[in-house]
Amino acid sequence: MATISDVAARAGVSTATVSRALNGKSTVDRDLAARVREAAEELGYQPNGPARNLRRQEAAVVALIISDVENPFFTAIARGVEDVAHEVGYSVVLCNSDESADKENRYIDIAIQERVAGVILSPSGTTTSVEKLTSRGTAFVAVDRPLPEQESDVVLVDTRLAARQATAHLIAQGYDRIGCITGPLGVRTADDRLAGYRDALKAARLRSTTKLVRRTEYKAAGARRAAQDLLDQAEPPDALLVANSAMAVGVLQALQEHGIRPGRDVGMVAFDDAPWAELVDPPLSVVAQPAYEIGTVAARLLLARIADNSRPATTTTLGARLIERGSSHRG
Amino acid sequence: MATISDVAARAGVSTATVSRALNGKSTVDRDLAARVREAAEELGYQPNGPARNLRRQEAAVVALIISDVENPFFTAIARGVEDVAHEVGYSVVLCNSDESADKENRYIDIAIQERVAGVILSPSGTTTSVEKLTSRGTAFVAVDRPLPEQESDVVLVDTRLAARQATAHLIAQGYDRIGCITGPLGVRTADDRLAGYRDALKAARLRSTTKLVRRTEYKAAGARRAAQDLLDQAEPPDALLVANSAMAVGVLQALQEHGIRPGRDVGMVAFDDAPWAELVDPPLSVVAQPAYEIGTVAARLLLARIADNSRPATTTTLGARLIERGSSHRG
DNA sequence: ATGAAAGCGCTAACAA
DNA sequence: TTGTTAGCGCTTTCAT
Repeated sequence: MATISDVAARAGVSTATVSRALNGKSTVDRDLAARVREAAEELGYQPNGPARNLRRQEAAVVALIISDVENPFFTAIARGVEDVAHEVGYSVVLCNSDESADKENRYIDIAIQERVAGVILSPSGTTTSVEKLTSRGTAFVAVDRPLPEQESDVVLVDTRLAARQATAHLIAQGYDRIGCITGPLGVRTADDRLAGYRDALKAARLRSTTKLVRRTEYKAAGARRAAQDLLDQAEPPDALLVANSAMAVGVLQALQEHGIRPGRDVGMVAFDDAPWAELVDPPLSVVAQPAYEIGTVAARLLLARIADNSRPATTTTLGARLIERGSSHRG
Repeated sequence: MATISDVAARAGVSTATVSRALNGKSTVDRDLAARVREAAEELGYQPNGPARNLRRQEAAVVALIISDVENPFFTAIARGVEDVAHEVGYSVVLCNSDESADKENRYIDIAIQERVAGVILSPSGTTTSVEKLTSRGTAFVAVDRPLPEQESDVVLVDTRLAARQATAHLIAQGYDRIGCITGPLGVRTADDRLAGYRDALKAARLRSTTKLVRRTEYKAAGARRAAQDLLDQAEPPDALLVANSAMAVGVLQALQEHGIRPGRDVGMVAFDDAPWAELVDPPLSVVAQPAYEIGTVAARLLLARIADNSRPATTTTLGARLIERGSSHRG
């Protein structure tokens, strides 16, 4: 494979000039630069990334470690990150931690080893492995969930408030035994959504009981079992707040099996506006999170931090939007 | 950041021994190896990837370039690839080409520059940039779509046959003005699904007319317009074959707007078994593709080719499964 | 079994 | 403006 020396030889210049020309340094003669580019073209020259990164001590790459590639919320974030990063010449590599602290840890190690310029991460719980990044001075931004005791830039959605509003909406529609199906204990979004749900019950002076709350993985299968479990109780809920769209699938399956019609029989609001939410019968009321924007904001913060890692940590909180559809109306 | 020399100094050995110990070479004394590992641990040593890759002339990374991160079909492939690659110590980086030949080309360049061990790609059309990979001897496997004139390993679904069977099923259910909404010209899966659709019409001696065929991006918005267009004709179709699940969303929206009920009014089968397919009313009949398996097979082929790039190119064709639900039955 | 030393390909001081 | 050269951190001969 052609190296910079081959290009230099062909263009009749030194390797330094080739490097300068190909990296667009202004200190190189126009004609010479053209000759270099031509030689590179002819040889099909592709710079050796590892050599460059070794020398530069950094790769123009940002790693985006998300907890579920199959969750549209996270892939939308990925698009936001990509769009911003590409604008300024950074590549994005996507890593799927699969809600596993192990895999997350592994990818963080890889990011460090490959000397990426920065990392954007949706932390899968109470992981401490992020310290490695900060202690090494790798630029880092958390999205969707804050880190327990870490001081870092973080981009969040005010998910507690959103959960409260969604629950209040259900109450306003006349439901009064509202249940909540949320994610695992310790996952901040799951805890916040539960807290917001309780805020709303309290504000409406409805009694909050653990009998109406279920926690499970952020997956369809777990949510389905949780919903079945709730519905099989002596006093089942008459409405449900569901913490993400994968779970919503499971809950809707359970309702179907029980012959229960959303809205009329059991009110329902779920987080995340999936493309299919309007297609089910009745259409699903949702809390739409600004996922793409989370990605763009996080990417911009990361770029700023790559430029200056001493800047103070910031927290950006974006709002969510309740979209009322049929599943939260009795009519 | 600690280097191999720091570890060597601390363990009181040479850098060569550290390298050997940390890479599990058997030629190193057990006690010494332990001492080295301890020293590395204490220093929080993380090997410098670029240096290693520069020296080795290859990174233990495979690049997976897919045409749409938001499409569950491709993310399922990604999981398959990951699971196999991780087993043997390779990392997977996911790149989103977004159905753009430009971005695809860019990611291929990056993969070459970073000297990844291999590339798995769902080619976005008639791109020639793949030649770069083969001419440089980078291991390469195509998934979902074959390359025009490239001889390479490829993992496909017999999508033409599947389209034919799906269409035949619609015919068997009594539909006789069947339309087809498929992807862009030149995208092989789009062409194949159209061809299979025509095969079935021909076999049933139904006349095939371009008035019932629409081509658009593999996205919801385009499919929605296409469906509206088809339905607004003087002689609208009484059934539709739809080429992927994103498109199915658009088509269902269009049907909703026209007040048309799937199944009873217009039969419908779509490719890809999305999680929500059973939740719409009536449930959506689909062609389920073995996406995860495509990923595992492709990864295994890639690993074999990394080990021996002179092996003959193979084509693996997997079958798809028609799942009949309410949307393709008049009842 | 271990160490010394070369060199992977590039960029950036420094010199000219 | 251009060239010379050192050196990034690692692996791997080659010697011992």
